[in-house]
Amino acid sequence: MTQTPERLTKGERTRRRILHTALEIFAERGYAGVSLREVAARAGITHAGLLHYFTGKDDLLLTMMIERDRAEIEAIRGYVAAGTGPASVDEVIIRWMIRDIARNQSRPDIAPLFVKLSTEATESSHPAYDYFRGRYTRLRETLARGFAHEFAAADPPVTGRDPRLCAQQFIAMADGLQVQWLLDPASTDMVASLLDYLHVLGIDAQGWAELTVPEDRPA
Amino acid sequence: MTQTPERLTKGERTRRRILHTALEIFAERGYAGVSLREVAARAGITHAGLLHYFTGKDDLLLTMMIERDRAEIEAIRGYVAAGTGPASVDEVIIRWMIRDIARNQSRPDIAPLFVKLSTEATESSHPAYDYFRGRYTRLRETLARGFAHEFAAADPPVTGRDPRLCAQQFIAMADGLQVQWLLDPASTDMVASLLDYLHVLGIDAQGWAELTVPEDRPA
DNA sequence: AAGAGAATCTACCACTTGGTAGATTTTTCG
DNA sequence: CGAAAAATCTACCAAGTGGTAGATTCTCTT
Repeated sequence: MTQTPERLTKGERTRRRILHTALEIFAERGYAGVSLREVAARAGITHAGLLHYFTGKDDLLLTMMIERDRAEIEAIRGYVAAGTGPASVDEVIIRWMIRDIARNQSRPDIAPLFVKLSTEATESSHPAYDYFRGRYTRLRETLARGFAHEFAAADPPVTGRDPRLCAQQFIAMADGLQVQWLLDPASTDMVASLLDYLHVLGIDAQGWAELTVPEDRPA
Repeated sequence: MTQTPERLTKGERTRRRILHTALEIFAERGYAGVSLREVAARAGITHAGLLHYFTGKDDLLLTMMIERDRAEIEAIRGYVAAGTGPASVDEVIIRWMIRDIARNQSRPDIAPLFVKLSTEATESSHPAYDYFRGRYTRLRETLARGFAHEFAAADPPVTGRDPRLCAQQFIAMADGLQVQWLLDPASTDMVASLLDYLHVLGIDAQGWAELTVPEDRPA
């Protein structure tokens, strides 16, 4: 099933299973509302067993986030590489986010993860506080470059708009839509809303949500 | 200190103090991460004492939310009444939200309350799940009427935009900005972002964030 | 096959949680 | 004032929490 052959040590397999389970449960019910025993149980292990791999609950959360980041970056790189001709992450980042959200909307998997945790991590004592500050800063910067690119590439090129402001608004809208969608899926078409926003900005984003891209191999 | 004379029964005073404290703490750290003993302690009471007023933690949360809603509606009504000439809630709702966010940005009070709790309440087993579904539905409807009004009143009237879609986007953006702002206040000017969004839509919202309005009496 | 090391478990800890029972103090009001 | 009613407390409960110690079982490599 997995691409990695069975030649992983048992410990490593368990470790990954735990991380995957943690992702799932944290996405469902946040961090504070989840117990280690619960994660452990769903991973088919004892909570003491889990703590053999992670020094504590905080460690589990942070490791999971960082691992998840790594996978995300890898996926984007793959998406870039799969495109026609040379391109940079900045040039595809907006398309990629739209596509990602489209995918999550049809298969609500880890979609809620980031919204839920980032909101919770808003308190400076939260273990993921620093992580999320960094993540949002990076995301804003990347997306700002993405908007700068799209503005320049638009058919009538867009002038007079601040890419950084747009990046912030776009991220905010994506997060906020997620909440409304989770509460009441019928009320919200996240992709349509975001595409409409891009349209207002003067960016033609028709078809950006298409999922049929060669690199759609199992990962 | 309070406008209500001391002729409140002691119980009623305590009850209100508990609700106020709960608001504060839930805004700080969400629902799951807060214990009744903590709320009680900050309200200067025992947790058993608190449970004399509310049947349980859920009841405390819901009662608090509903009470808070009541106060909000009252405040908007006051804002409408303070305006020049007859007006409706629909006609001022967007101004009011901008103004409300501006106020919260300078005095971060209960600002995080709704974002934090609504995200948490996203799970259907959460006690406030139904409440938030209803709240967002109502908010979207009111705001959609607000946008319809603004579009018609704009100097070149705005055509071709769906007020409901804009309402959804606006709410989403407001929520999402809140998260970014809480994580890193320097990174985000919530009011500027929202005004910019309105500007893109063709609505001139200069000065909507002004706080100097006659009805700014203590409430 | 066997021994070393990794993986996992059982059993415990001290502490916190939401909630209850009932005694006791405080308010309220005739 | 004084008694009824309301408010509040102490003391408890069972269940759950994150985390630790140490025994035991399993895996892997030689």
